[in-house]
Amino acid sequence: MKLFDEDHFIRQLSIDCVIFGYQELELKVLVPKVDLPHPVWTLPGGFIRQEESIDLAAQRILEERTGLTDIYLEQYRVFGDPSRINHEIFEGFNNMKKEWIEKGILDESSFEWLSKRFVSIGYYALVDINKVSPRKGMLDASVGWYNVKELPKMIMDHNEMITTALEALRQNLDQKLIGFNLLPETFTMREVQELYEAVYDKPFARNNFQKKMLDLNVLERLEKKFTGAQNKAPYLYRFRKEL
Amino acid sequence: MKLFDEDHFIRQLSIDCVIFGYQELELKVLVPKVDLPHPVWTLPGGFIRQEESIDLAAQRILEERTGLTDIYLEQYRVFGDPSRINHEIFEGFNNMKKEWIEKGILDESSFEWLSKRFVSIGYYALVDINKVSPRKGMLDASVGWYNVKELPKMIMDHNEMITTALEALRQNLDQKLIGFNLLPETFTMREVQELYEAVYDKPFARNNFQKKMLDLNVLERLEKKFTGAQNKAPYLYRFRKEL
DNA sequence: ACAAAAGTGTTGACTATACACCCATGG
DNA sequence: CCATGGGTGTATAGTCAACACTTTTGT
Repeated sequence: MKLFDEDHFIRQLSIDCVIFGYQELELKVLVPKVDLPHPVWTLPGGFIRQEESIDLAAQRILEERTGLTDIYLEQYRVFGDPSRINHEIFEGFNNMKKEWIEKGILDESSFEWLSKRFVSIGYYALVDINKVSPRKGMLDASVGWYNVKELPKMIMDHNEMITTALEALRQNLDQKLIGFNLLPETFTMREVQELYEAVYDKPFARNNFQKKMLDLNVLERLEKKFTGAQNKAPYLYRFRKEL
Repeated sequence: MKLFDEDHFIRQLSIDCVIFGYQELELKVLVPKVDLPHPVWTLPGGFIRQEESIDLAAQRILEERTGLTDIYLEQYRVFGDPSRINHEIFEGFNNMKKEWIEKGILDESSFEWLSKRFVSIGYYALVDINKVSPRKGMLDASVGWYNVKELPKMIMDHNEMITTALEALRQNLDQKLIGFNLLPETFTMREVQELYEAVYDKPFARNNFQKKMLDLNVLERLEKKFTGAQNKAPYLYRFRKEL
């Protein structure tokens, strides 16, 4: 089974996705683990088909790992240091080579393909963890969600890639919110605020936050949401369709 | 003479530089022209050596075309549509093939190399035109500075690449000014303002502009500049070394 | 009546922008 | 002393964060 070859993919160019998830007030990142057999953590990544746009390639990679389609992705930076050859991984590959080839996961030429120096285009997405069914990539032993503040030591520059992605995410989050599929169809103002607090890792003043969000003119106020709690019922909102 | 091969360069990945120049109150872009033999206009571009970082590759390409070193460059976006195969250019190449091979400018394998679909990393720089001695690339018939508002129709998506670069340049120009080598060692406030007006293509209020610039705390006021004009002599400024 | 949390209002600091004024320079 | 352009000051509107207050809900 010939997995990678330049008839179908672009050589030495990869896409790595920082998939941010939001659940239980925490901002998390989807991180697969590969056993070589010692564990190494990487970003979900992939290659670009010859006839495929880089944006669609990123979409495809995201779908392969999350099952989600039509997710808003943003290209945020290219990482192109010549030291981006994964010695650590590749030495591990050699350990696993026999097993993987026997299992038909990889072939000889794939090893050659993977041994090169790679330029990687960084993309990030923000998803609602509850809607995701994480799937392992070919080589992955497992996939997990990690709090962005408690990440494992990852291969190469992948930790830096996440840091940079988070900085990019924080810029103009207001404009991106609508595109991201991370809030339910309807939601309360508090839920939006908690999301912001997870992303920026700092508290916001409740009243000022409300004013700011409403001034953006993208929210539509619906009926109240009665939870049974002994307090004033919050309004539900949704993003306005027409604009 | 084998110019491109994957032992030395990464295949299907290129860098294109939008070199903004500033002269006589106008924002201009350095645009080479290739004769195929009919004229086509492109961005100055090049490829990435196997052992070279993408940032250094961009620096090298910039130096090849301008003779300038140590110029601040910024990676602003990757262009990766699969339609980025330059049919127009490549058909032209076929016209010129015989001549170029005879002249030793290109060889057979270079044509094959150039015929692929390319993903291109966009960089931009801002330079002082007076310090630049534009140089032609191998294939170029000439190189010229074009007012950013009066650009020729360029190949592929190169016009869009310039538009996007200009948008990126306009974001936080304040922070970038120091890095850009486009102002002389010392300059007047008016000169800075004229530069801003060229970049943003709109006028700024003189007094408010001065206040804003001084509040940035990056300028050092020097002696006055006596021009012989019958008006108050403006102060000279320079960027503060220590910070 | 009360606690909890939602919604609204008010203030003061800061920023941006428009307008006004004064100053230096050389003819 | 005057035209020209440079430097500075002030008033006003708009923005943003902190504080205070009122309202709704179910027990």
